[in-house]
Amino acid sequence: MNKKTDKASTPQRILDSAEALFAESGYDGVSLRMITKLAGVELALPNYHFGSKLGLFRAVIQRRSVILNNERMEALNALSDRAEIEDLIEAFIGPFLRRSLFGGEGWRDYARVVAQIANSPRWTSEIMSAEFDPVAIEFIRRVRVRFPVAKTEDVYWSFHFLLGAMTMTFAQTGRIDLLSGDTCHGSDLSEIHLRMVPFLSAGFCRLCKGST
Amino acid sequence: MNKKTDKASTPQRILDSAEALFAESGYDGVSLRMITKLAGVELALPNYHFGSKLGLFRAVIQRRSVILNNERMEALNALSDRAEIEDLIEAFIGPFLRRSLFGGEGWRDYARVVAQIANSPRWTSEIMSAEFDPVAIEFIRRVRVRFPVAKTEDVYWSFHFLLGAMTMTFAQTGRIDLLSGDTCHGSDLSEIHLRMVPFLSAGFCRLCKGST
DNA sequence: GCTATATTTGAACGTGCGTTCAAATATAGC
DNA sequence: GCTATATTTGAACGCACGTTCAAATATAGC
Repeated sequence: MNKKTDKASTPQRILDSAEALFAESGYDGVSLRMITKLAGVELALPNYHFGSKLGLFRAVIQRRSVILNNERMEALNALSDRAEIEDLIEAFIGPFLRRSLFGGEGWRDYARVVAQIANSPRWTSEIMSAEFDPVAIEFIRRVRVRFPVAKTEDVYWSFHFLLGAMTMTFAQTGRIDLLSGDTCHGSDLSEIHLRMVPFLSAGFCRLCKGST
Repeated sequence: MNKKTDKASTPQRILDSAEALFAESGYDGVSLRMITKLAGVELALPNYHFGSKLGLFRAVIQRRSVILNNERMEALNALSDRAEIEDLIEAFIGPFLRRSLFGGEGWRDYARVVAQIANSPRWTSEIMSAEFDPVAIEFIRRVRVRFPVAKTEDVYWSFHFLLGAMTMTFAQTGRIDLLSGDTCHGSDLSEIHLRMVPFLSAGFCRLCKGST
């Protein structure tokens, strides 16, 4: 479809540039002029392909949320009902972890956009819940299979803590690098994986094992 | 100092309005015209009192970070060196928890601003590290007293997970209310306190107790 | 190769942005 | 009560914003 020398179609180039800029400065911190200049396309094209700036923002989110949700669902479905909490958490955060740390700049920027909208009341229902709640509900259902006596609220709150820890970590803000004087590195996959799954698993166990 | 019928001085009113609007839409999503209209003051006054829009933003953060840091430091200093991890976590998150959920709209809005800047690479070093790292370092020091054999990286990463869970939770985005179908409530202090301290404590224990 | 559709171009629209400034007014020290 | 300083006013600056549109160009179906 593309001309032979083009690396990507116009909509793709716009999405890539928008993603990179939204990751750095958020929805309102980026203009269509910045995006089109970075993408090397005319100013009017985002509105032609995505309807509006908001439509472009939504398209940036959805492009990868579809991939992410599929991978998470597959990973959850691959587990038996007897799966340990470590496996469930791994199935939920693993795909995002690997993508955001190994999937190139696009996925890293995507994780930064997700972290920003996940922490803003403005985008919570409109984007976060709409895009990510179905898989979250399935994850929670599986946790309740693993911990049948857990109180409903304990499971939801555990998931919420997981969500906060995960989104901030994958956003790679540089905070831990600064705070630790470069002892820890927010871009090191094994550093994170080795610690996030045990940390969160322990939290789920403490809260959901049934000690009222 | 104020005229008798005035509820607050001009700088205070500007800070309050800015805080409320920044909480909803972030730094770039708010204009000085919106802020001054809400505050009922002239457009030029934020620049007179705070130098620039960025200066106002910084002032919004610092006004309450000073209070927060003092309360956290006092709570940490009130603990003996034998304090359990639950006590250390309580000392760190307790002041913010009570303020953001019981301190009125101002503190709730402040928690939302903090969540947004804590999850954006743009503000990490400039604001987050500058404002909050000193107390974080003291907290981490105390955790290492409690877990002398813990690896340095494990303590930093545990703190990072705590940070992500805490900032998102206190921001009260409404996500958990939506996801749980109003079973859980992001504005319920006891709901949160009862669960966040045990969840995070279990994570710290698992990671920092020394099982290499 | 012609035609119908899809895409790109380049310019313009009205609006709102952060900041600045001189003039007007209020406040505090003596 | 006068004077020096602090604060407020109201208007303007140049610039960038998201969106729109008719014209130009490229693409695909037959």
